[in-house]
Amino acid sequence: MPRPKVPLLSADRIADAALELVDSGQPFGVNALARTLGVTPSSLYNHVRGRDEIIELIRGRIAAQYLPELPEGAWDEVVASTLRAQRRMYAEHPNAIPLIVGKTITDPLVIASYDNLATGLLDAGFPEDEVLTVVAILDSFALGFGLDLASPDDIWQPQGPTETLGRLLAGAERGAARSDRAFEEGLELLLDSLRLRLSRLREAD
Amino acid sequence: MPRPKVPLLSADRIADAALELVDSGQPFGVNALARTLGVTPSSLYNHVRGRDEIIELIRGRIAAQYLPELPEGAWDEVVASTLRAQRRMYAEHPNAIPLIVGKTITDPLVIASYDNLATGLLDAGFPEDEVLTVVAILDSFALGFGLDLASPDDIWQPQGPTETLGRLLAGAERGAARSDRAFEEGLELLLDSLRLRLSRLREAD
DNA sequence: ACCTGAACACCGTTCAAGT
DNA sequence: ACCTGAACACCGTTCAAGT
Repeated sequence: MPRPKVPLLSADRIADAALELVDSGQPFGVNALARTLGVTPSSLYNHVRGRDEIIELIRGRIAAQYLPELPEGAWDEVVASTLRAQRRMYAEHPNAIPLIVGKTITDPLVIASYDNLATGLLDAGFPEDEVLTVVAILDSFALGFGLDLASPDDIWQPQGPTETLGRLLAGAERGAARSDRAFEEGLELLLDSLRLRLSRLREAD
Repeated sequence: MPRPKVPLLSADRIADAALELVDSGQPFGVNALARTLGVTPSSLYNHVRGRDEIIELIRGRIAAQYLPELPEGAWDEVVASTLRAQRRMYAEHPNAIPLIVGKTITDPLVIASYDNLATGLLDAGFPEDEVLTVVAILDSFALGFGLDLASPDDIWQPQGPTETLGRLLAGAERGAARSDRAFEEGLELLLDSLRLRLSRLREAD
């Protein structure tokens, strides 16, 4: 079946199938993706430059779903909303995280989200040379919790006796519940300290 | 050359070569590792269960180097020392991060480090059901910054105009310097807010 | 016990050939 | 323009064969 009259594939169709494959929990790969599309692996290269571009398509697909409009209002609400949106995104597509992590972000929607965050912090009074640092901190935080979600249920698995860890692990919440609580608490901590930082900056004026 | 009198390999030798391969920046793999050891891939399976076990060996190798003794003293110093050690670890072996991330931790030294952290927080007065959450937050934070280091120099690469981000990126520090500053500032923020949390807990008594 | 070599079922990517 | 099929250089893992 060479060259059908109506194309079997498109970047869009590839993106959809890729995200579906990732979410299904099966290992992601070009060949596996072609299989689910009922197509030869080489066919994909008519629409997409390769593996990395498919992954960037996945990032865009997810972003379109969770960062459709930019939060506005008080700076701390912008921070909280943005991080919660990212968090929800990761929570519902945990298997995408190991793929997109550590790759340069070019997707316009994702860029716009960070841009909005940076603008909010700048307007709030954080100095010009500090805003990017704070954004990086927030990003690391969200990423870390994303990975926390993508990790196996038992992040720590002591083989021998421990002083404290083993006992706490035994009584601890598992998986998503623990991770959610940690996230909300961590977010509170971060916001508290950013507010503190800001009030000190204002005193210094 | 089947079955030499003195073994060519050992778990130790494999771990050394694996870390060296990872640090060299070349893609890590069982076959590539065997090549640098001058040995057939299948030989490795006499000493090691497979790829995952080799990766856990790498984690142990790094940990032995950076977490040899456990920090003691005031809880906030324990937190700071532990996170800085982790940070140094990631900074000098950034290529190991994508490998070890998201895999269950069993290495005794690494477990001991988290155990020490948990004990410190508990002794400081954090309630039993909150300690693990705080540890998870700290872990996410360190991991996020580790990934920040392993990421390409330009995490964000806007393709179009932006309100704030593009301008800040143009004037920003690059790579390790930016990441270091963000880490130290983030650590300060975290410690500030943990101290705040603790003082509120004490008031409530 | 510890190595090799052949084999297997996978990867991601390129490219000539077909319509 | 858009698909196939063959080909290439890789993966990680198993296993019989050798000493």
